[in-house]
Amino acid sequence: MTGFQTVPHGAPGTAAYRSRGDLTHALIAKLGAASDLSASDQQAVRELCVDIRRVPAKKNILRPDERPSHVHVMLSGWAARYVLQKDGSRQIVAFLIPGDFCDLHVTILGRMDHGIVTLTPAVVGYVSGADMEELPHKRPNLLRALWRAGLIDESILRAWIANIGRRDAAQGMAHLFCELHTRLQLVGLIDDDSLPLPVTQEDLADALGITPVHANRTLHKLRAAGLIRLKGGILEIPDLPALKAFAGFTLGYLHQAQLKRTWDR
Amino acid sequence: MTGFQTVPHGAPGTAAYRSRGDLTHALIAKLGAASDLSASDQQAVRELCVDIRRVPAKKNILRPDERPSHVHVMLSGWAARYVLQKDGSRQIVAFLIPGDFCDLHVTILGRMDHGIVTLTPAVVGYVSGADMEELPHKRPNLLRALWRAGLIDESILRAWIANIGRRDAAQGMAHLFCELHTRLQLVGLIDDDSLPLPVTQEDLADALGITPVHANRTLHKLRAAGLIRLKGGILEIPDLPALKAFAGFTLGYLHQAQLKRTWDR
DNA sequence: CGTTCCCTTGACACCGATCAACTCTGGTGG
DNA sequence: CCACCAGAGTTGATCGGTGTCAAGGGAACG
Repeated sequence: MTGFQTVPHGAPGTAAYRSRGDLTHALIAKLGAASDLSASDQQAVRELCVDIRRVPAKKNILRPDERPSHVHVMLSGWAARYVLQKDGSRQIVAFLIPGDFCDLHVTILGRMDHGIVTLTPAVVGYVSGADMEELPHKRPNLLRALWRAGLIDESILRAWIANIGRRDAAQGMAHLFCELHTRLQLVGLIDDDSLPLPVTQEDLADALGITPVHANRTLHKLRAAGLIRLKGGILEIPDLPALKAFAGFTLGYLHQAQLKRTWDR
Repeated sequence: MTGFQTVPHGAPGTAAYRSRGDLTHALIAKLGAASDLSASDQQAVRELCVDIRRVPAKKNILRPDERPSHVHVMLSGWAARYVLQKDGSRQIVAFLIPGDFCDLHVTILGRMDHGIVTLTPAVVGYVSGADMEELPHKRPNLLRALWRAGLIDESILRAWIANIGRRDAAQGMAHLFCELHTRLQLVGLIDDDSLPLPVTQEDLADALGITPVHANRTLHKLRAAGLIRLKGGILEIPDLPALKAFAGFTLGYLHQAQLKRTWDR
């Protein structure tokens, strides 16, 4: 926690972090995906963060067993939720992208039973636990939206299990790419058939329950099959329907029947 | 749903189903595990079920894509939460035991993204969606307890992923047994180092992401190692600490720091 | 310009899948 | 009481996907 750089509220340097409103863009898009949020609800979301900090890549945002005093939300950058085994092996159980909460559960359970580590430089919002506790009473719409977001995360976990348990490495990797594509699209971070993939092959391996060596070979196999192109951290999907068919991907589990674009371009 | 036998409120035949109070025993033990429930809270839980039905073994309680009109809760028997792939393979993502909710999420998400099937004959409680919606407002204690139960289920999902992704079949199976032992103990269904295991080897295989043949061999391996004994659907654990050590099991993820026995014997 | 990640590639071993046959058990009906 | 049957468990032989170990290459960074 110490050493994280606090972001001045006004305006950091790069265009990507232009203003505080920009930073909550993904969060509002995600929460508003199911039901519309009133302007005042949206404003409440924007004012949620008592603090905003930059975190370098490969730093723990939350360690296993920690008892956080705040709720953390990803505002930019990627992170991974991981479980550490006693033998030192790591299993990534979720990728976190802007708009995702790190520890929505912690107001109830108190203690982290896993860790969260940044994969890229990130900007993290801090929400006070007290605000989080009372928000639902003041804004029932937001209670539903937050609950809904948590339940979709749970649904993603179930799909993740099926991914590891019942698909081979190539299908599993393809499925993961389809999921990331859909989620990034939902929060308005991409709008075509390519996506940023700022993770190492070791991260991919830990997410799929395979070894880094095999992740490399699987990646090559998908490339050779013409299902993906990957260079410079950008993943291109030449034929999205083909990739989805290969992976057995359906978006039912993401519960986006009512998906609509709450952002404008 | 049709064809399920409604249980008369008074008193079915067997000792196990003696009264309606008995049936909610596990549920109340589970919800009260973290924070005490007042007598009136407990009474509210008991009166939650508008209907109680018996379901034979191997019947779907909820099918994928279904839009249930009620919330379902296990009162006796075992069930499995499963994801079906397009190629027909099945991945079990959770075992449900008495006290577990089948579809707590459905008031928010509406549609099932997976199925639930009984593994044994079971008794299922039906809670009206409307009651479920308004319960939190009337009984904040119960809101917390229900939310907590859901979050622990989510935590179990993460451990399940690590189980499949980063443990070999024998360790994974051992870990599953440790989890089931702990959960059954929590709801007061066992009190020594043996537990009922009313599932087929195929069920075990689908839970661990392996084949039935390999599940069989893994079971034999654990038996040969002296870690378990299994006969007649009863699993005996001669040396629980040894099994936990072998599996790498810790109960942190079940969030039972405050575990206390709410039942009496 | 050297260090440090990260990616890549090869050879080989092993865990678990697949296919197939057989046994055991409990239930059903003659 | 016995014959039959279906579902579950058991076992062997063989195959393939992944893991493991090891070495080298390439790009970013101080």
